[in-house]
Amino acid sequence: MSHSYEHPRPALAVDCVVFGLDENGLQVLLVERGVAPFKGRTALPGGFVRLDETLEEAARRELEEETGLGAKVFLEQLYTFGDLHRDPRERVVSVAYYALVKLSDHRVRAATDASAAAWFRLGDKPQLPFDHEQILRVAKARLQAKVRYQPLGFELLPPRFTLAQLQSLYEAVLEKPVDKRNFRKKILSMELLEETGEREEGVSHRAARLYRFDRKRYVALEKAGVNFEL
Amino acid sequence: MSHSYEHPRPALAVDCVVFGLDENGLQVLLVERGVAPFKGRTALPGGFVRLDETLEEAARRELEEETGLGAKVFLEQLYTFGDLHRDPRERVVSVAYYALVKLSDHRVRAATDASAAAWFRLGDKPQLPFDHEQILRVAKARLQAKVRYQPLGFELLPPRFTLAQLQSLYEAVLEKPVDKRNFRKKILSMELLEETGEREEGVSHRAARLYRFDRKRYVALEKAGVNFEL
DNA sequence: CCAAAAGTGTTTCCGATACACCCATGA
DNA sequence: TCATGGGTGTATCGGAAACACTTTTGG
Repeated sequence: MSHSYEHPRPALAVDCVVFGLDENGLQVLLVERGVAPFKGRTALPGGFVRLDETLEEAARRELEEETGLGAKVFLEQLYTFGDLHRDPRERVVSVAYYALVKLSDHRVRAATDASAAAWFRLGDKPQLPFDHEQILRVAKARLQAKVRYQPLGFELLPPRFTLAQLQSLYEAVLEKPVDKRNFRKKILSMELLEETGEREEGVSHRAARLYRFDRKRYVALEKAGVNFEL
Repeated sequence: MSHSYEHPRPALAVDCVVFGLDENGLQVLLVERGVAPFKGRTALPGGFVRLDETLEEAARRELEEETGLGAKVFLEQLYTFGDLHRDPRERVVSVAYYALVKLSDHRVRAATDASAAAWFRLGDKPQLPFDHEQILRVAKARLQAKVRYQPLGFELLPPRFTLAQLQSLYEAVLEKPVDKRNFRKKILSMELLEETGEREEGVSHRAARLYRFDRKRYVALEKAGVNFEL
């Protein structure tokens, strides 16, 4: 079926930069393209926006289809890329989103071939087609800026985590070491963490306390205009 | 002439939020719509994106056409709005930009009827159609956030300005008073201002020194990663 | 000489940073 | 008992904020 319009219009797509974290640091989720152009190449997940869905819905749908990621991941609009020749087929404008997920929940590496999605370390990924390198750069910059004044970090960790895990998350994102005592002081003083009373298990040394992110309190503090600068 | 595509696609537009400043505080530039829908209503300037122009080019073209604003105003992408029914005609996705201009250079109020553009105080404007109220809210929030860590203020002032003018600009944007001595200390310590040696003229009291924004130095400092937090 | 705005320093306070040792646990 | 990471407090520094009077100029 064909659709016609009085004036020509660009195609509209969404692309997603999904960040995750594990022991090896910050990772990004990429998929193998199943269709031309760049068929077989590794790229950001994304696709065209349908008429009956908002931009964010389109981004979530593509994530679900291409990577199996659930509907409740943290997702935020990043920037809209509209250079004339960013897509070799025709004029395509892409609204980019970035997402943060707990990598432990989403071990898609060696995924079902249906999805063909895999995690890559930032320093260790293939060259990306289209303008996806640029999109990824912008996303990383945004993540680094944002983590300073919003406790996004919690989106990247499992529901219960140790302070050491949280600290290495910050170190991975900011790409620099952080003082342990100062970090703990600061993060605990925000009163966003709730002690679960539980301990880490299966380690051959003193077991760390497990914390949980207090989302209710976060929402309350945010409304009150509190600053979460690291 | 008609254009057809295999899949239906949303129309793609740009909208601009143009901020300006004068003695009465922060103002926004609005136009009277010449076409349906909402013909005759006051709204943000904007229009559809053509195939042979980037998003920013489209925004500048619309600004030029509807308000006569030159090509060199400060313009930055704000956010992309894609709710399903934001336009009553059909699905339209709009990439919003915001601009800062020296209002003194652009006295378009009581403009040529060709443009029908006028400045409005933020507290004193008609209700806007589409989702333009939302766009304006987002733009204001962005401006307030941005002015804290980027000396955007200079875009809003004439080429030579007094420190008092600059201070009232900050006060207008942040909507709160600022201490004169601390402000001067801070802003001068950034070394972004160059004294012109000239004085204000025609005032019936001590004449203030005129300063100029040192753009070269700004670019250099920005590259070096310097912080401009107010 | 009066009105109006320009211009100018110091003190206080708080949060950021730097820094090193003891503790608990399992192997 | 040793190896491993968990957990803790204090002193210093620097920037933010609070604060009021003198100077200049034109009317």
